[in-house]
Amino acid sequence: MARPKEFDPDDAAQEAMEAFWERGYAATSVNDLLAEMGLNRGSLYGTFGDKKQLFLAALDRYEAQRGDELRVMLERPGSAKTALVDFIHVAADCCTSQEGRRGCLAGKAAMELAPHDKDVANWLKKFHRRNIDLVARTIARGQEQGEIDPTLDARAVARFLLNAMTGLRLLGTMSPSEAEVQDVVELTLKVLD
Amino acid sequence: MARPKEFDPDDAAQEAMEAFWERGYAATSVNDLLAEMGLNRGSLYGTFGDKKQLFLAALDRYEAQRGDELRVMLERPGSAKTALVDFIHVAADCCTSQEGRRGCLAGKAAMELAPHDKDVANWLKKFHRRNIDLVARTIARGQEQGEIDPTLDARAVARFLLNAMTGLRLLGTMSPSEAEVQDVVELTLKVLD
DNA sequence: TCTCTATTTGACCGCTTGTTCCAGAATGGC
DNA sequence: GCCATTCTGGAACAAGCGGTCAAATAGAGA
Repeated sequence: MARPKEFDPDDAAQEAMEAFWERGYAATSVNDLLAEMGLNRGSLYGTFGDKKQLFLAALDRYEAQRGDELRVMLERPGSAKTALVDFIHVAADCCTSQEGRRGCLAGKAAMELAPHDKDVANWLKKFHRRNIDLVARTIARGQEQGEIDPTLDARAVARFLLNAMTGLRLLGTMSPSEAEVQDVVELTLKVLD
Repeated sequence: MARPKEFDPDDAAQEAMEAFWERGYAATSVNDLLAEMGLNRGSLYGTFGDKKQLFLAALDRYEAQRGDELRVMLERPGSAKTALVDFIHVAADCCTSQEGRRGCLAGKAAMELAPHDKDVANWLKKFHRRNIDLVARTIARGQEQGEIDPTLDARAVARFLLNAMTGLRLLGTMSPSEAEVQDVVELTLKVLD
C-alpha cells in the first residue's frame, strides 16, 4: 500500500451522477465535474479513467439506487397490486415536483447517447431488462394472490407499465399540471383491473 | 434589394433539423451544422442569428412536419378509431426501424434542454398542447361515430395515448424487439375498446 | 452601366474542451 | 527512518468551441 485517497470514490461518483443528471453528458464539462465532486484533475482521471467511464460509473450508481427503491417498493410483503399502484403514483408525484423536472438519468442517456454509443446502449438494455423483470415478477405475484387477471401476460403488462412510466418521466420535464398527470395515471392503471 | 441568397433557408433549416435530431443540441457543433447545411459561417449567422435560434428554427420545422403527418393521418375521412389505431402502429413501426433509433427530436429537446432553457420549455408546451388537441379531437369524433366509449374523457385519453407514444419513441432508441413493442401497443390500444 | 446593398468567404478571436504530465506530498511496509 | 508507491495540485497542451468581422462579390434598381 501507499498513500491512501483523500476522498471517497463512491461519494465522488454520486456527485458526478447528480451533475450528469442535472445537465446531461455533453453539457457537463470536466471542470463542472471537478467542482461538484470536489477534487482535482489528477484524482478524477486516476480514479475513473476518463469522462465516458465516469459517466458509466454514474449510470451504475443510478441503477443501484433506482433498483433499491424499486425493490423496496415492489417486493415488500402484502398486496402486489397495491405496490404496483403506489409505484406508479410515486412516479407521478415525482413528475409534478420540482425535482421531477430533471427527468430520468437513464432516459436522458438513452436520448442523448444510446444511438451513437454502444457502451451506453448496452448498459441501457441491461437496465431496462432488470426493471422489466422486477415489475413482471410483482405482477405475477399479484396474479397468484388473485388480485390481477391471471390471463394477462405478466411480462407484457410490465412492459406496458414501464413504458407509461418512461412517458411520465419525460412529461415531468415539461412541468405538467397535476390533472394531466392524473389522467395518464388513471388510464394506465386500468390495465390492472 | 441587393444580392439574393444562394441557398434556400428552408432547406438549410431542414438539414439543421436532421443534424440536431441525429446528435442532439450540445453534441452538434456549428462546424457540423455548416457542413451538413452546405453553407459558411457568415450565411448561417446572418440568416439564423446563433446556434440556439437555429435550433428553435429546427424545432419549428420539426413541428410543421410532424403536425402535417399527424393531421393527414388523423383527420382523414372515415373511421376515427381506425385512424388512431394506425397512428399508434406507425409509431410502433418507426420504433423498431433503424430510423427510429434516433428517437424524437422534441423528446430529445425535452430531456436535454427543457429543464434549463425557458425558450425550449415554452416551445415544448405549445407542441405538446397542439398534439393533445389534435388527438383529442379525433377521439371525440370517434365517440360521435359511436366507435369509442362516449363516457371516456377525450382529452384524458389523448394524454394517455401520447404518453404511451412518448415512451415508445424512447424505447426505440434501445432497439427493442418487435414482440416488446407489440406488447406495449396492444395494451395501450385497449383503452379504445 | 453604374451604384447600392446584401451575401459570401474565410481568416481570426478569446475561451473552453478533454486529457496528459510531473514535481511534490503523504502514506504503509520493511 | 527509509523506500516504494500512490495521490495531489496545478501547469500545460492541442484541438475545438461559438461567434465576429472586413474585404471581396454579385445581383437588382436607376
